[in-house]
Amino acid sequence: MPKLSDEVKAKRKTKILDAAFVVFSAQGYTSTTIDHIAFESGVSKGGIYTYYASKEEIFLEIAALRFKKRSQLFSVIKQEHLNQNGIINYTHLIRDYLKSVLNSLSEPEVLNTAKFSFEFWSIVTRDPALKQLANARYNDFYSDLTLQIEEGIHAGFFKKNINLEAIAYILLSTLDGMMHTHVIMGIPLPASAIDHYIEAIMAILFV
Amino acid sequence: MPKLSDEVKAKRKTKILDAAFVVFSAQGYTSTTIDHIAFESGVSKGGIYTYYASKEEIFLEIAALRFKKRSQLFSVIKQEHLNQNGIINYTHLIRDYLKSVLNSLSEPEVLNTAKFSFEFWSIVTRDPALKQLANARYNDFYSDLTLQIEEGIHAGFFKKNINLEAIAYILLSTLDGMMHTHVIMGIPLPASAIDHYIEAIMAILFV
Amino acid sequence: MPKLSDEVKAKRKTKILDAAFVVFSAQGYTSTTIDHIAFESGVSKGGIYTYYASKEEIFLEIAALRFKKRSQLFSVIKQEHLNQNGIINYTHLIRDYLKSVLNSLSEPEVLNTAKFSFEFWSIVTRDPALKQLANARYNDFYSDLTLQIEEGIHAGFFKKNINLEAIAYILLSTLDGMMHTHVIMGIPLPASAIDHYIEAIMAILFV
Amino acid sequence: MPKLSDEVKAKRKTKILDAAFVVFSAQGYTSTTIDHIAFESGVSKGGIYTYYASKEEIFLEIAALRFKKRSQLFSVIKQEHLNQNGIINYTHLIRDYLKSVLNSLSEPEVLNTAKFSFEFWSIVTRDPALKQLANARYNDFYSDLTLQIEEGIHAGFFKKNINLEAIAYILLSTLDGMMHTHVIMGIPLPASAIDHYIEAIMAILFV
DNA sequence: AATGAATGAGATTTCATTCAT
DNA sequence: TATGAATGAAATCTCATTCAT
Repeated sequence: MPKLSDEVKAKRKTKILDAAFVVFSAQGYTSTTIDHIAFESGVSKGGIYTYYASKEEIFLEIAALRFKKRSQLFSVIKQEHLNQNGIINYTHLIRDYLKSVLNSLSEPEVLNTAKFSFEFWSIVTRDPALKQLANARYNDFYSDLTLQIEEGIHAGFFKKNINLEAIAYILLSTLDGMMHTHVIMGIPLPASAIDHYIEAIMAILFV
Repeated sequence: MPKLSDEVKAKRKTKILDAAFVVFSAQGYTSTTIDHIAFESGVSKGGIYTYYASKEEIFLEIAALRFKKRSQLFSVIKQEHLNQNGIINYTHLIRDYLKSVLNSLSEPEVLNTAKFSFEFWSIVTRDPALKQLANARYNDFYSDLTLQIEEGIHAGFFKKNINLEAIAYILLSTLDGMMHTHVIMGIPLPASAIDHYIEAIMAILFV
Repeated sequence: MPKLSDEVKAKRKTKILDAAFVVFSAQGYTSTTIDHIAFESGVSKGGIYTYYASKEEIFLEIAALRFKKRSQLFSVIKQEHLNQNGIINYTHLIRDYLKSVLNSLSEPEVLNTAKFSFEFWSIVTRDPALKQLANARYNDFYSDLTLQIEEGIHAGFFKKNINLEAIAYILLSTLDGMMHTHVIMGIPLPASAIDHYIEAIMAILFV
Repeated sequence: MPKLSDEVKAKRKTKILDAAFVVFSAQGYTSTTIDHIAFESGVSKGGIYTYYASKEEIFLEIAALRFKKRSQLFSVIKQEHLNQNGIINYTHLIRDYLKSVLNSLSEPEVLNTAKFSFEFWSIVTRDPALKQLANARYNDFYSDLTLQIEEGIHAGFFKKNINLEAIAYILLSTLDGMMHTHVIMGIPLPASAIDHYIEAIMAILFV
């Protein structure tokens, strides 16, 4: 076959990635074989290797994509707020972000993402080189959030003497914990818990 | 050979389990081989199969033990409170429990336990039968906590119109999240985050 | 597309063959992939199969070419002798042939040829059909040499009661051995060894 | 099974090595699979890996063994000469060595050894690290031979002004060449060639 | 009961060859 | 014809489990 256009190539890579994401989420990294990915994607085993050098590379590429998506979610919500009324209500912004994440947990796509992410960190934790890379990316997200909270303080939404590092840590880690309990441990998240949780987080920002 | 006494048997099982816990925590379930466990425990490879039917069984038995330990931690702290002054201050109880868990995160034993637990849930999440079992055990812990909070309400420590299910869910899941971020993602937990976090949790119980 | 002229076709075949020779010599038959040949020749992978049916066929075609070249070397030297003085001094002829072969061993082209040839025989030795073919070709060279020696005897250069078969065998096989030790085993051929060797060979022809 | 004695282990290793030698000789290194070795040896695939870390290690171990055997052949013949009459006739010694090697070429064991050796060098020639190792071993043999010739000179058997390096090089390389032509190229070695060859070699030592 | 050697299913990856464009 | 993407057979090596001693 003649040389494929970059666009077509990108499409194939996406096809493989999507299929891999599905099986990784469903069965986990270790239990997933290249055959599974090949079958799910409809691409032959050898074809997989035309686009990716190894199973690990596929896994890492998916992780990179998910990172980006999660980072973008915040910006997306912020943009929506801006579009609606020109100025940003940071209280609403944080609230909406938390709500959005927690309410979407039953969507299959989000569920899979969460499963994938927790497994990603499990694996990454054993590999110092990977860990450094992953942490660097996470820190970008982390510091972006810190920045937003800082803006919220300046704009007069949150109390002044707040420990930025602490609040960012709490916000992200407890949010992850809610997801973990629901998605991985499989314990259904009560609707009331979402509300109480959000109020507790907001309390830290105000009181 | 003569039949081994139950005591000797139990000791051997413990020896195997302890060794397995160490290597599972350090390398993860998949990367751990029976040879590793055999080497670490000093028991021969064949000998391990005299006591456990499979690698999975060992993993599950460790998980069961860790469950029990975590459940007991709450009782232990409660007992200490009782011993000190005959009656229980539920506010202090919860506070101490959270503090105890979060402050001990740098201890190797706790760190290993956390690593192990998160991996346990990752694996369990793929296997419906296991998941049911694991959830049943978790629910014991969960409802025990609910019970304590209820007692706290009756004793007048917490506000009346509290949603027990929600608060228990939040308490355990966010605590897990703090552990996950620190232990698995490897992002150091700031001391100030511990304080803010505890206050936020307590706020839910009071306000 | 329009039919390619035979000339263009031949050029392409040569291009592929030259490239293949380079990579076969450098890395060996097994380690050489069609991709290597494609890259080195600048012809696409599919294009190679337009001209050759298989990797093996390429290898064999190169071998055939090298055979011819080696056979021709003798004729070439003989022709030079003829051109110089009309008649042939067979003593000088043999001597020059041996010298020429051994002295050229450090030239990259010769070195590569030698590497290629020894690998060729290694492979051929496992395949009876190929072996027969290869031997037939080798025998042509062999009997040509025998003929030259016979001519040398008739012309009065060598002793009469010589065993033609034996001397041809010795001459070619020991020459190969010298090449093998130098090129394949990588043990440098001392200049003095060349002289001693040639004298020893000539001694067989005279004494 | 309980721990095997070193003796039993050595036997198993030998069993595997012998089988591997047979298949390597018959089909060549590349075409030989671990399955072939497993089948030929009667040891399971996994069992092979209990004793050897890789296919390459097996190949190298065989090579080491063959090296040793070839080196010893010279000593063995020398010892026989000593045993027969107390002193050594170096002329006979060299002659017997050459005869012994060339006459044994039709024995299957020797034939296989030769096939194996030539392939060994083919492979080794691509790997600098291996090559260094192999050459070091070969040089031991080489310098041992040089020593013997030197002794022969001192004992008055060979001419004084001989170039030791040259003669050793010629002797070994041409001998290899005779083997190569017969064993690998498959051209039968005429009996008369053996005699002529030996005389030519001896001539270098005398004249 | 304990040992550790033996087994063999299964996983990743390579690459000669085919074939759609 | 030429291209290079796609295919899938095959090869090496791992390791949970079995079993002879």
